[in-house]
Amino acid sequence: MGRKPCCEKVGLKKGPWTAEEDKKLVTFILTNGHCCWRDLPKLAGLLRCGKSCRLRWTNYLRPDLKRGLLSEYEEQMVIHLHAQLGNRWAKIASHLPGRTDNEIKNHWNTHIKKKLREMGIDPLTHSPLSPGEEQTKQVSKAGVKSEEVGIFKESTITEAKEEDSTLFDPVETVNNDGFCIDEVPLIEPHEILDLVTCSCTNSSRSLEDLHYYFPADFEWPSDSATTTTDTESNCLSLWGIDDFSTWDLLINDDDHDDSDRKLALDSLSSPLIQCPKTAF
DNA sequence: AATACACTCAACCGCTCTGCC
DNA sequence: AGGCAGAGCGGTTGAGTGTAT
Repeated sequence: MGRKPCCEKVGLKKGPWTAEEDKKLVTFILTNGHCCWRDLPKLAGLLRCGKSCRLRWTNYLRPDLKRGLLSEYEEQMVIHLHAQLGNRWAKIASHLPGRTDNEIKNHWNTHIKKKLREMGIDPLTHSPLSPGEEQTKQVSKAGVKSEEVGIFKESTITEAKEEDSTLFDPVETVNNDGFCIDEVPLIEPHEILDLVTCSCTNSSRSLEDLHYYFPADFEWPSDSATTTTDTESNCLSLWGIDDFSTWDLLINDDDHDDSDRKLALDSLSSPLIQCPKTAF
């Protein structure tokens, strides 16, 4: 007989999502949450299976997702965590706020794997490639050294640990530098922001609902350097994504010093999202 | 400019896990 | 304990895009 399909597939749409479908899904989830993925498509008026909706939401539409390539630091984290956890992408993703398992898996397969091989490291075992394999490896055009891609030399190939508390904590590590971009919700695209803004202005939304959109441990910045307050519209503005990309570069680039960082801080301007202050 | 090839990543498939009855 | 349903996960695919010839 075989397994019963996860949903009735007849008449269901497959393939790339349209903007209209995205809007329907986001609107529905922001309004109702996602109690049951199986029933969601019908309720939201989508001709998709629940699984497809869940994937689209978690991998692309979730407001707390980061965009763009993984930073050098995030790449280091992935390599380190992969050495400990193996291909447990969801586990690895849980250590990188705003990144999805799918995104990390793709990045691993398309970038990191290649990079490691070019450095003579077996991406599967994280140990040096055997002499035979070494001969076939390509020399990196960029002349990348293992130190430069952040290989954790102390890493050993161990069985996946059950307790994540033993793993190296990304947030704690970054906090040593006094700044962590992972704490900041970067929300994109603007269509989603509009919907969030609409939801915020809807009087039926509660503070508890708003917490849904941001990491549980996210703390709203309080000083004027991290937020701007628009008294006219009574809105709280957060930094834009470009501001943080700039910061990320400055922090990871030895060519920049503290004065450059201060300059960048002073130039922060573009608001990423705006929510009514009264909502908080 | 046209074509072939390489690369990326969103999305799908099928399996496993988890919780409920 | 066993069966079932729903959710989650990891492997894989293929369309779209970029680059080389």
